[in-house]
Amino acid sequence: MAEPADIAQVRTFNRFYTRIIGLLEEGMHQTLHTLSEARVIYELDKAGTTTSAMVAETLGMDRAQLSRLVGKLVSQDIVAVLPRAGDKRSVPLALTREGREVAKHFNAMSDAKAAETLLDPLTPFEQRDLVGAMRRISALLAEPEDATLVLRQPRVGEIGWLIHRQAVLYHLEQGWNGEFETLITRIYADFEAAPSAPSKQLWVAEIEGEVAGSVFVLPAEDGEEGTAQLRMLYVEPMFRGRGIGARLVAEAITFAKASGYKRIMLWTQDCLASARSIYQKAGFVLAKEERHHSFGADLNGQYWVLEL
Amino acid sequence: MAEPADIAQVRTFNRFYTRIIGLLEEGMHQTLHTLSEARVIYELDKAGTTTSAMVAETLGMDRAQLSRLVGKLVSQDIVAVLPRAGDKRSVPLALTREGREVAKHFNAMSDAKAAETLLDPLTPFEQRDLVGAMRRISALLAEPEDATLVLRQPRVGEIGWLIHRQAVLYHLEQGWNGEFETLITRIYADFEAAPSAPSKQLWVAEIEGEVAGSVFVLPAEDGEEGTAQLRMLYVEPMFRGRGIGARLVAEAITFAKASGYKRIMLWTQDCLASARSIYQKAGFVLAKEERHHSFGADLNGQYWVLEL
DNA sequence: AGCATTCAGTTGTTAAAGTCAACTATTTCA
DNA sequence: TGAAATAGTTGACTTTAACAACTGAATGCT
Repeated sequence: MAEPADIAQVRTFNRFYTRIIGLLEEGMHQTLHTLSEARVIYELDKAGTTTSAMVAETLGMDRAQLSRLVGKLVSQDIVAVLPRAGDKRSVPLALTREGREVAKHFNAMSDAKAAETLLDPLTPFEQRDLVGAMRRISALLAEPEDATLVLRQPRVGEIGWLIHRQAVLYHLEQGWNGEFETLITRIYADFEAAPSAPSKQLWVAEIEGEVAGSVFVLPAEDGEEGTAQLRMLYVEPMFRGRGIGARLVAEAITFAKASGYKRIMLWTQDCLASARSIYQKAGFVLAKEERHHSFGADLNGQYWVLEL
Repeated sequence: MAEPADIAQVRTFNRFYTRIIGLLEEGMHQTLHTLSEARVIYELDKAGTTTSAMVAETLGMDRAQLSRLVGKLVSQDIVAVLPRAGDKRSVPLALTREGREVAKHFNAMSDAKAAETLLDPLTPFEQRDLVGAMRRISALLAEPEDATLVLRQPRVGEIGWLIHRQAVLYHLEQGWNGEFETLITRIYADFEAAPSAPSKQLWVAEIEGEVAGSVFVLPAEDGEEGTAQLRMLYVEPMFRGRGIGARLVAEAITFAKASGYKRIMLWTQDCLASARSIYQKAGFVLAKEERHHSFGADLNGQYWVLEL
């Protein structure tokens, strides 16, 4: 079981946020509809056409209660019962034109309430923080859905973010100490300082607005002319198993080829198994191994090379 | 009003978390008490002795309803009505011994439920992420309470975190571009690389487990012998106005003196008004000003010095 | 093909929670 | 000192929640 301190923090947050949600809901009492009605209307508006069972599922509502509620909304001409199609047990539901008007009104009210209660009192920096934290919680707790992956240039703040994430991750997963963070801080600083020719490039993999991974390519420090080095391949644990690492490596290889490099090399540790398998699949060949003691651990450093 | 995209994200999160809370509450149906009863019992357990009004306030509950609920709990010998003291309108409430047993039982159940539903499915790294995000949301939205400030050495990951935070903050507040992040990445890398004598030190200010600010001292790059440089003074916007900056600077000055430095200097930009006032109050004197174009902005760089 | 099982939805019943207004006893504050 | 605010109670009523029982349709299994 998880750490007691973490559990306590989670429960404190749950109580806190229960209250926040309660406060937001208080603002909706001026309307003609009840809260559950509003929720159902919102769901129908979002889904277009659904069934009662679907709404009950997503809202965590009792089917019996929902049945009566829908009946009420139908009698108010807000929800229309469509002719049964396909599975004749279920009844497709949709909003009427009037229902869509009501939904629009609700949304406007909810937006205003959420904005004035939660966002407006904060500075833009804090707003960004808040939204970021919410997105993170959703990403951690929700079922992963296949969202689109984008590879792009880093935005302001993301170098620091990558240093932070990797330092913490390898600290927890591999037990590496602050030396590792010191090293990668220097590596990123050197990347930024490197001249723009011969070519270098850093990619950030983004999923749903979150940084999902990263890698960069630059001329190898002490290699022969025409050797590129792949460095700092990183995939967020949350987003692993979706081929992000492979995508990043493929993009880097393509770039290295297009930039006229003759080969591409990289340094890694053999304890990083998933990274190694990505390199192998991309065609890299193990060139050299070297034991060393770094980051507070005994490691087996590996040099991999791919002739382009 | 806030950004529509942010509002949408906040509302999505609210719906999502409403569902999460609902799921957690479902687990409590096996007990003899209802959910509201459990909540009231929890509050009384936490507070020791309170009044009905306080509980109603923190739980966002109707006073009428609470009155009846308390009556029920009293008749079940779970809550005791203490003799009125002081303000005779209000009635002090407390749990009986039996009530405390019930509370203990509830807490154990809630802990287990929260752990298995939210934390246990995650890796330790993700758990840390989740708890961090929750703490952040609470800190942003809750009323700031005076929590204790701790100055300590940085932990693994915090160098990257500081780079990230400052890069984003000054990007949003001052419009500085990626050049700034590049610069401070190097500055932190250089701090780590600097030899341990003459003395250097980095402090992180921590409030409630959150990084609230930071600063470091190291030998001045190009100064005369005996000159220390104060760098990267930073206070989280969320925690501003609590004297954290002054505490950090004071600590740094004390350290510089104790380490035998003769003077301490720093470089800053005049657009950073709150930092400047901290330096002035600490006794720093403006030594030189210099216009320059950096980070995509026209700046007025200032050198401040304090003779120790 | 036949039969048990599962699923979507409805209806009935009962308990709990939420809303509102009116009322008493104190306390506060101008 | 007197009006206004506060803490708590009580009554009346609505809405939500939780279960069980039931119908009709689809699914699975042998």
